[in-house]
Amino acid sequence: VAPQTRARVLAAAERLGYRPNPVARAFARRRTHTIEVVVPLLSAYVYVEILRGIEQALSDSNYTLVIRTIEHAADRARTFEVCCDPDRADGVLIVGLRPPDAVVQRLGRSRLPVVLVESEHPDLPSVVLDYEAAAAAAVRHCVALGHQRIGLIDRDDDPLNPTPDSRRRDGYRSEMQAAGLDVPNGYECTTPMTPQAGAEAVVDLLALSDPPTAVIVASDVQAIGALEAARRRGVRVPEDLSVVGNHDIELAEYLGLTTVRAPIRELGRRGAELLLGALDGSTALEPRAIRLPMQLVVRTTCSPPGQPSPGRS
Amino acid sequence: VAPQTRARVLAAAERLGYRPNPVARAFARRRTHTIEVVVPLLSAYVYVEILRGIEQALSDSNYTLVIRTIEHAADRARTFEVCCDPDRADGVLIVGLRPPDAVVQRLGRSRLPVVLVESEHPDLPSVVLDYEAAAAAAVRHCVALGHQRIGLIDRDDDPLNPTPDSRRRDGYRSEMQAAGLDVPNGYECTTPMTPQAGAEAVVDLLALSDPPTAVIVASDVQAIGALEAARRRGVRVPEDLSVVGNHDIELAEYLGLTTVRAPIRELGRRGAELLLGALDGSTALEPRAIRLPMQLVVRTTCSPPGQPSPGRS
DNA sequence: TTGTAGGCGTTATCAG
DNA sequence: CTGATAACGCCTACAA
Repeated sequence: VAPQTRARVLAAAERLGYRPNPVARAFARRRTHTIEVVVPLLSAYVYVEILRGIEQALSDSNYTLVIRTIEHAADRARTFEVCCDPDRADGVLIVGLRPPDAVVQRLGRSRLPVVLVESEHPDLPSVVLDYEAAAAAAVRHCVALGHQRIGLIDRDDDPLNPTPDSRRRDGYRSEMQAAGLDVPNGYECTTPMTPQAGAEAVVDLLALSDPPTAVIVASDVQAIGALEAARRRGVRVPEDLSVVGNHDIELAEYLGLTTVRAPIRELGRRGAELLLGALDGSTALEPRAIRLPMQLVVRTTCSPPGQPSPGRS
Repeated sequence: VAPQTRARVLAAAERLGYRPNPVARAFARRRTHTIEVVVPLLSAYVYVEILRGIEQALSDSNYTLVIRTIEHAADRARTFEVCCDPDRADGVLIVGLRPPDAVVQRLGRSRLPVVLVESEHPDLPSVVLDYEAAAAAAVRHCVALGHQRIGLIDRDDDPLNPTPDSRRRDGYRSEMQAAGLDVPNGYECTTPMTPQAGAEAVVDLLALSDPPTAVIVASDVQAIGALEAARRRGVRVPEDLSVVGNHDIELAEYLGLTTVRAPIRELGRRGAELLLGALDGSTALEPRAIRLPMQLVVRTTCSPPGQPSPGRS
């Protein structure tokens, strides 16, 4: 086209306020320029951060984000049906949820690109955190400080995700074993991801006849509750009890919580990048899990054990 | 249609796995069954909760949620252009952002229904929190306890939202005046919405020659920092300093923070309901602000002032 | 009640 | 390289 004509047309379009109809466009091209994200309820810090990572990766890509949250287990089937429709989206990101096998099969047939984030399936590509390594690193840190009695406050399995998640416990156990340490009865427990639950759990642990001197906690949220509960009972942290959290939420730095940092936003970003790569054809999706490493952040809630408590007046 | 035939067809459709193409459908009907939500970055607790409210209201409505976040001020114009395209969405929810006038005008012409949530514009319907009343209620509470020197830690204006938001300060000032109380120099300050900033602000307030005995804080997040900073400096809460937060986040209950509860999720829900009403034609949108009331939640961070500190060894 | 012929706005294809 | 034309899949309206 002659550049002059081109300019004239563009100017006219601008003047008349012409805007191509995105729906008609999607219809004709058979591409919606849309990515569907399925996520368990938006309330949890982790999922919000993952979304933010996804959003970042997509921000200069012209893809539109459709969000579907699964609040109740009953929504699961219907939501997956809807969002994994290749007519609807160009790609799908499934966050923190393991899609039913039926969906996975249909997905495979339709060649709709899918990436799992913070969940796994043998036939699908995924990006996950290495909770096993994280728990192991936390144990290792305590062991290095000289602890021998180390407890674990794990999180309950996610009711929305039927896959039992024992990675943290596996890491804890194998590292304990590697250090030649015992895991007495009652040293492992699981609670919901709330400060209250963390508080109760630590109280239970401290009530054991031979209580732990250090405790690995599955989340900072639970750990914060544990910290507060210990303080209320006159158990000093870290002198009497060392605590290691997980995630490194904003408050963790503020409270001086030693924790294992989870690159959560990165998780979302990597998932989205994988999907984008598949969409522009630059990289093929492979059905395997990418495990992002976590890193111990040493602050002030851990110290060597066994300094006899000086007693309180 | 004969019910028998109907059943046969439905069965056949089911068997063949027929699924109407949603894009073609939207194209033909000229309705996308989509609601666009524009929101400042997803990181803030408030916006996430609002989204959750929106999601709840929409959950049994068959509308699909498209989310656009505005991370940088530069995205503003472009994002508003895109999402306020009547071909793209059936309705728009604008959260925490005041749309530029040009957009408002185009919106009016296109008759695309829009509701503002947690922001206002004279020509658009909106749902907002009554921060003015909240600040007033907080002051009233402190006054009732006998405080005379009451400070305000406000939040900085949102850089993404050019409209200066002085509602809290207005409520504070008018209530102070109504109680016949002075607002000395330095009693009002604004900080970012982080615990660190809240901590610094309270330190500044306490360093005044005639420091306040009570402080109204614009958010629980800031208040938590203030609490911690006070404690670190040996200022007891509530004996030496009363603190009132705002929002009532989860942690607030846990920490015993007296605060003014903001029905944030309700905010999103109401906004979405308004929009849904307009979409199904049951209620017309009126360009006025609905102010949701906030409620004082009395816990343990406020007490009468002036009990002389017993001194510390 | 059933069948059929446009039309929606864009893109892609294929002659000219 | 330009310009006309047939899809795209569904919906509505009208005719049989």
